[in-house]
Amino acid sequence: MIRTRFAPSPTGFLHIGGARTALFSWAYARRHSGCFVLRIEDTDLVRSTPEAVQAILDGMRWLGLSHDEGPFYQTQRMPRYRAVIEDMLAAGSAYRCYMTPDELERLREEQRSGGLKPRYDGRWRPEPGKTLPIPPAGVPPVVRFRNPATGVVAWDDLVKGRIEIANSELDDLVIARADGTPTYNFCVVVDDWEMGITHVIRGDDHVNNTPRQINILRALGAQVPLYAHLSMILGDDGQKLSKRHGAVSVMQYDDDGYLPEAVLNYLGRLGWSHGDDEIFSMQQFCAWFDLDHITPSAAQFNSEKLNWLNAHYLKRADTARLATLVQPRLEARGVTVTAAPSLVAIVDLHKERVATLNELADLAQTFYIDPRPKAELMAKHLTPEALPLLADFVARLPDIPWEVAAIGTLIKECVTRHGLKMPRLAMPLRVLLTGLEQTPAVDALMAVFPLETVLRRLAVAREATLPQSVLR
RNA sequence: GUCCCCAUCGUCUAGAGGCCCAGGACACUACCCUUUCACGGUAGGUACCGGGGUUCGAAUCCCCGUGGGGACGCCA
Repeated sequence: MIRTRFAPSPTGFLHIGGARTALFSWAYARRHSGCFVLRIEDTDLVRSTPEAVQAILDGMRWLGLSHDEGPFYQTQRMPRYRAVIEDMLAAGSAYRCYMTPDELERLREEQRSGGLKPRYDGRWRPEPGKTLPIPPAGVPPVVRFRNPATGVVAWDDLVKGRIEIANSELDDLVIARADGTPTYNFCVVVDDWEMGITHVIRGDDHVNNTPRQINILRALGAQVPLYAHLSMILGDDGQKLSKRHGAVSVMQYDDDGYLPEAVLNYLGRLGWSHGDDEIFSMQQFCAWFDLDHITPSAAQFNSEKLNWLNAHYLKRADTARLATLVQPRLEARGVTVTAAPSLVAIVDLHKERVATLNELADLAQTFYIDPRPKAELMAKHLTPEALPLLADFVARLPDIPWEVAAIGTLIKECVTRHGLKMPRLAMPLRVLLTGLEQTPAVDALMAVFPLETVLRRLAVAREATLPQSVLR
């Protein structure tokens, strides 16, 4: 049985790169009817926060990436880690090191200035025939893993292919801090082992940890899982993603009006491909997803393509659902959504024209708050020629059935009677009703409003006669 | 500095020696549709980092260079 895991550290929100890692791990488990485990790596007591844990859980839920097991918290598994460390100490695969952080820093400084790779020099590492220093009083020791000194560690990365690292490149890493708490590389190993993880799908930045983890796994006599290292996601500008690049948090995309299915689809296609397929549901994604088609190179995030996908999903989304998503956005702006112009009808009229829910809210807003058309737009469209036509139209409005077809017919009749072209009437109507020059078809637009709202908004035209006459 | 990874249109990518003087998508341009603007439809331009090999034949394999990235923590 295939078992994958997503193991974020709760030091911040769920960012877009983490979300993709989670998506791939989740999909891989789904694809193979396996198990997807969520594990919170909170061993850094200083930087981990409950708020961050919540933020990650919220992000996962918004995306719909549900886990089958967990969430497990590493802080709750401390006794287990300590027991394994004791075993390793007893077995000789780990040892106590009394070097202080200051001493270490000095050593690293020397090495760096000498052009060497900074690393622990093994002064407390037991060797046959070697006399160890006397442990200094008052220095709490750390525990280090006794890494093999020779040979190479190699694994066939499921994304990058075979990777080999010489053990001589690896130093003896700390697995327990001076205060006794275990460190990341150690907890990961124990957890992946005991949780039976078969496929470790994670970010590129862990490639360098992998040989160390494999060595510990071997020292423990554990089965080594398969690894798949995903390349990083770069910002829109090709730079590494950071707070400066705007929407790095997944929830930011929610705030910005993106649908989770669009973000998921976008992320699924970023660094992975299934031929020329661009648009796919999560169901299809789970059926298709494999590790063979993951690109080993870094990918640049492209907001425009995300916008395109979001527009696509908006077009197809259920109108009632979109209305429930738009309503809180309007209320957050202080717009009272009333029954009269139906939000569902408004959304239905506009969902094919926007890229985000926020744009939809922008447009919907004008239906609840009377616009104040700009003077230049009034002057441009409420021409002396258009005004009598408009007046004629308005006068007849109360006499027709209030529906799209009837309104459309009336528009055509009036235009024809005055010997003018359609836009002569359509444009003034748009401007007066919404303050905008670009709107859906005016007949459909008008039908969404109650008649009295239409009459009220069109009445503004009378004021336009004043500046118009002044101009002449 | 040392080690590791990466390299096809502006961007995401297809491509696992001949199907490729390189295909799709976003973006861009033009045209069509049209009650404006979108949507939609049609058409178009733009790419195999450089140099050596291997081979009858290389975007695909190998080497070197160059450029990018990652790591070198008692962070994860």
